[in-house]
Amino acid sequence: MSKQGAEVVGCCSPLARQPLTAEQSSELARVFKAMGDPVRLRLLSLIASHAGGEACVCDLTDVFDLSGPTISHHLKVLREAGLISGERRGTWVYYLVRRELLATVAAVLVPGEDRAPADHAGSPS
Amino acid sequence: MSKQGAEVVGCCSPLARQPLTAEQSSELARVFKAMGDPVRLRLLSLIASHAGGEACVCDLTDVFDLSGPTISHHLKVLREAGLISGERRGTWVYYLVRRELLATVAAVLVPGEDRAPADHAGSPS
DNA sequence: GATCTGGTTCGATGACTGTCAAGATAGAGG
DNA sequence: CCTCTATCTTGACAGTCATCGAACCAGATC
Repeated sequence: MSKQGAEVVGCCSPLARQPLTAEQSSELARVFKAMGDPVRLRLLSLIASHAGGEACVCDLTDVFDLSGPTISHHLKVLREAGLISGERRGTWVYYLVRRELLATVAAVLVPGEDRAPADHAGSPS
Repeated sequence: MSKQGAEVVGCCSPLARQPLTAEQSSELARVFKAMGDPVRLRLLSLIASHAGGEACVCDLTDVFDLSGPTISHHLKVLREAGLISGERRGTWVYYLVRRELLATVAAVLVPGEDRAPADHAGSPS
């Protein structure tokens, strides 16, 4: 409940502005790969849209036709990508979505104006 | 040079608003999975940031330490995800980024208020 | 401590994916 | 038609991934 994989927040400017370096694309790809699975994407949306902005694993497991270990595995992937963070409270473990990473990723996709805390470390070539 | 896989444009509301259905997450995951590879992400950024908004394969191949077939494969994946579209002009094939899909995807990630240039097809579902 | 319940880790397995070499296809120019 | 260049397709192989059952850990409650 501690490992925070990629730290991509504020990593790069929008795709259309300038090409990504090999390193930037590797970091970003890790995040996209984590989101590149239907189950994980749905988990993400379930957590994000859950009351209070957080959900316990027990809320998530029932939604799918998958075993507990599998759900746990997907949550771990999301966690290591930095997309969610988990916290144990008593018997249950609660997960919440790390919004700032989503915002950063979104800012990379579109020629962001407002929202983007995008690029320091902008390598002005 | 015609297959346009996913048509996700205007498919769903932001993650934090309401959970994705199984079908929505499958469609979206296809797009994210396509972006979940460093090479493809870099290809995407190279095309997007190239002069004129398009790039021919010959411009892309030299950047990587990969064989032609491999680049071609990655371009196909991006194409089938709907992220790029290609057009043959004489001897060369030019690719360009389908911006509206990027905008849609970005709109799913953040609680779109101001942002959303996700023009037509607003799916108020 | 014993036990129950909620979650995670481990190990195995079948499916998918990135990569390349070799062959095929499409225009251009002889 | 033949050849040359740019690109794509095919087939094969190694590595990665999603999934499960079994075993394990953490609190709570007896």
